[in-house]
This record gives sequence, C-alpha cells and structure tokens, in this order.
Amino acid sequence: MKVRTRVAPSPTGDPHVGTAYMALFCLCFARQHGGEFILRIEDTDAARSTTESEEKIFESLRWLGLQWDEGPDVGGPFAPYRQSERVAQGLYRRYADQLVDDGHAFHCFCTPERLDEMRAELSAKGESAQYDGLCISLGSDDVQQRISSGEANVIRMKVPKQGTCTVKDKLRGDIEIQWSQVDMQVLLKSDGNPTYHLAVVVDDHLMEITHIIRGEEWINSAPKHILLHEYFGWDMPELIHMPLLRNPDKSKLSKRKNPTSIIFYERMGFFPEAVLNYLGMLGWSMPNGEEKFSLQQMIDDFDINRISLGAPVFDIDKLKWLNGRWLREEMSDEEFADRLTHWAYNRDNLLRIIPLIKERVDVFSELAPKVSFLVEGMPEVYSESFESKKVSVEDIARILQLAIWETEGLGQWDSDNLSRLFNNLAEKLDMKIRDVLAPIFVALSGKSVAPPLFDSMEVLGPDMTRARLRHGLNTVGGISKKKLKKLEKEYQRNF
RNA sequence: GUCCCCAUCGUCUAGAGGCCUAGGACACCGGGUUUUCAUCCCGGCAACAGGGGUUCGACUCCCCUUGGGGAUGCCA
Repeated sequence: MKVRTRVAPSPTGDPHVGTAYMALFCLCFARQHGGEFILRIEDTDAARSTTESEEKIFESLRWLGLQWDEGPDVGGPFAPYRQSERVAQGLYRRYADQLVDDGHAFHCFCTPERLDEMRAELSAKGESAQYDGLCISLGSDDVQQRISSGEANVIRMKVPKQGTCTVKDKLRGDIEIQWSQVDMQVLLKSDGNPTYHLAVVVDDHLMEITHIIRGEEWINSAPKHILLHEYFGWDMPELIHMPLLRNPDKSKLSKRKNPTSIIFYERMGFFPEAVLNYLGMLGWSMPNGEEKFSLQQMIDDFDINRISLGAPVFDIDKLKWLNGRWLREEMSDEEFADRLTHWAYNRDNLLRIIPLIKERVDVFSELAPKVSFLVEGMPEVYSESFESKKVSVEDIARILQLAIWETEGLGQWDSDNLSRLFNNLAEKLDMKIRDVLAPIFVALSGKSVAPPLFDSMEVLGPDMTRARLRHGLNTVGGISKKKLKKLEKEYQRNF
C-alpha cells in the first residue's frame, strides 16, 4: 500500500498549512495500515517548482515531524520526487501519443482566442462552457500535415458523451458525475509540457500508488483521472477527498486573510507538536475525546471513519491554548530552555539580527528593547503611535492596506525587492517615501524608531509582516467594506 | 448559469434510530485559589438551518428548500 499526497509549491516557496494538513492525514492513514507515505511535488511549472522552493517545503514538514518514504525514483535525481526532470525526457509526450494512437485522444489546433470566443458564446447562452470538439473529427492526414507545418497544437482527451462516472470516495461513498459535465481536458500543452491531469495519472501509475489523499477541490476532476486510467488499462487508486481548511469567514484558507505558512507558526514560537496536534483535531477526533495527542498517538488510534466532512475553520486562539498545554504539561525547564535557545537565540538568528543593531547600541543592556520586535509575535501597537501631522488616519489605513496587497504578490522576499516595492508604492501614491514608511514602521515594531525597515521585514518573513500590517490596520480602525471595495478597484486599475 | 461536496453552540467537535433534558473543548461572562498577573479549580451563556416523509420512536435514514464551500483553464 502506497498513500500519496501532493505538495504544491507556492511562488514564494512558503509551505501552506493546508499542505501539512493533507500530509498529516496521509501519513496517519498509511502508517495505520503499515503502508508507505509518499510525498510528491506536483507542479510542471519550473518557475514555481524550484529546488529551493521544494527544499523549503520539505524543511517545514520535517520541522513538524512528518516523515515520508522515498518511493521509487521515477527518473529524477531528487528524492522524494521531482516532475520537471521527466518533462524534459519526453516521458509524458509518449503517453499522450499512445492515447492518440489508441483513439482516446486527439490533436487540437484551436487557438486561445477561438476558445475564449467559444466559451463566451456558450456561457451567454447559459450552457456549460466546454470545448466544442471542433478538432476531434479532423482527418489523420490533415492532422499530420498541420503538425509537420509547425502549427501549434495540444492533445486533448476524448470523453464519453453520455452516461455517468461513479467516483468512489472512501469517505463520501459513490459520487455520480455525468460525463456531459466533463470537459475534453488538454493533456499535453503546446509547449510540450503535460497538464496536471496527465502527469498525475502517469506518475501515480509509475510509482504504484494505491491510495490518494487530496483536497475536496479535486472531486470534480476525478472522472478525468478515472477515465485516463481506463484508457491506459491501469488500476485506479482509491480516493480520499479531505475537507478544505477555511478562513474565519468560511472561504478557503488563504494568505490574504490569514497567516498560512508553516514558517509563520514557527516564527510565532509555536511547538511543532502543537501545530500538528491542532491540525489533527480539525476534522478528526480521538475516540476517547482527548484533545491533546501526539503524532504517534494519532497514528495508533487513527480511523479514517472518524474524519468529519464539514470544512473546519482554522482558529489561532485554540491553537494557542493547545500550545500552552504542550508547554506546561510536556516541557521540563531544561527542555524549555533548549527549545527557546534553538528558537530565537541561536547563533544563526542572532547573526541575522546583529548587523541591524550593532551600530545602534553601546552596551548589551540596550539591546533587548531594540530587537524585541523581531522576536515578538505581535508587538503592542497603539493607534496614537500612528498619528501624524502630515497624513490623515484614512490615508494611513489606505497605505497599510495597499502594502498588504502589494506584499502578497512579491516573489522573492528580500530587502532589495521590498525597497523597490515601497518606493514604487510611494511614487504611485505621489507621496514622500518617508511618509509612506512611517505607518509601516509603527505597524511592524510598535515604535517609531527601529532598525532598518526592509532588513527587518526580511527577517520577519512575509506572513509575519503581513500579519502585523493587518494588525496595524485594525488598530487604526480598519477600512469600511464600502471603502475597501472602492480601494480594491482603484488598486487593480493603477497598480 | 451548470455540476459537485458539505451542514450540531460564535469556533473545533462527540453523536452509527431509543443511552440526548444533545456531551466535551476554545472564546466569552461570573466565582474561588494565588502578595499582582498567569496557571489551576468551580459555575454560567450558547447549537441539532427550515419543511416534509420513513418509523412505535429521529441529531441520527430519505426527499425538497435554504445556507456555506468547491469546480467549471494550454493553473495546480
């Protein structure tokens, strides 16, 4: 038995708690049945799936104490798995060609423009905007000629016109989906890369995966995967679709509304045991009702039927309480000391901070207040600290909100990039950089005097920075819904 | 729009037809212990979305409505 879940790298490479959530359940399920837990990077986009971003994810999962099995090496040098290597080898193209030869897929020459038009037309008529099958009936001579003339094309899978597909889900039972609802999915893109749907099916087969644990969001594409397995003549792995973690407003957990990276919780000083424990109690419970449990206890008592299907809201308050219990009930003074040293006052961390404050202190005793904000979770911030003669409260709120949005899209989180970002922001707002930065300073540090801003932000990391900006925004009174909508429109137009 | 998933206190959940006057936990509000604070203890507030069936009996099973979420890409 081999249970697999996926790891999706984000542009910044910061691993999402949702990833850890799936991985945790995958591990428990696999171990409970004496099977293997396979962790897999699933992204054919080389820009996103860099060795660096992958390593960051693995590091976070290791921090949590999740150990995965290596699985068979299917062509790439990277354990546990790397997809991009195989793309270059043309592996997926061969499988796609095979489907074309067997009459299960076809070359499609439709341009993106035509597809857009077609979809617009269909949805205007109130029909589902699927591919209309224009290229499916092209003669093979015609196809060969257009390919050799270099015309761009993709490979699409054929889908039955009628009947239903039964998706067997270990948690939800049989889910019936009409084939008419399933689109003729592109399998191979015009650049030769496979889409997720082809790659995932091929990889599952090559890695001999028997069980898949993934998020609920994939239920609708399950028929495509089932059909591909049929076309290839392979056994379909069993599916388990987990509920999705939510923001307090019930939408899918997103960094826009919550700190979502595992690194944030590490930086806040949560214990990995507590974070894992907390994730375990979202959607699952111990048979005896105990809320504090270790990974091993969870594995021992794991029962997939105890998973509840309602999508849980991620509640930091409860996580904090749980962390407190771990801290008080499980840590000796010695261990507390060791962990604290390791967490903040380790050499590496100090070496990052020292360059920022060396010039600003004369003796050690002056150090603590100057660096406290780099170690604190949320610094105490008062609305008076934001007050300024030059900038109105409303503008301060605007600046903070814009900063939050802008930093969401930042790729490489470093001092130089941040500096560019804020200079741009000041320019677009037609304000002095100093006036723009003032409220940012306060939100981040609670003080108006602090070490260099961009370096501090780099040390704090994206999630912690955004969390403090949000906190600052709330402190100055936030932005009303109406104004927020207006600002967002303006933002999308001008930035 | 269409399809799919889901539905117990504000939040996480227990509940496999009678054990339910619906249990626990977080948060919140009281009280106690403590030189302060925190911890800890004790107590309180608070939910089966609505309507139809099935059944001697529904939180539990079925249907409809409503609500929430997701999917509808040459993203994953």
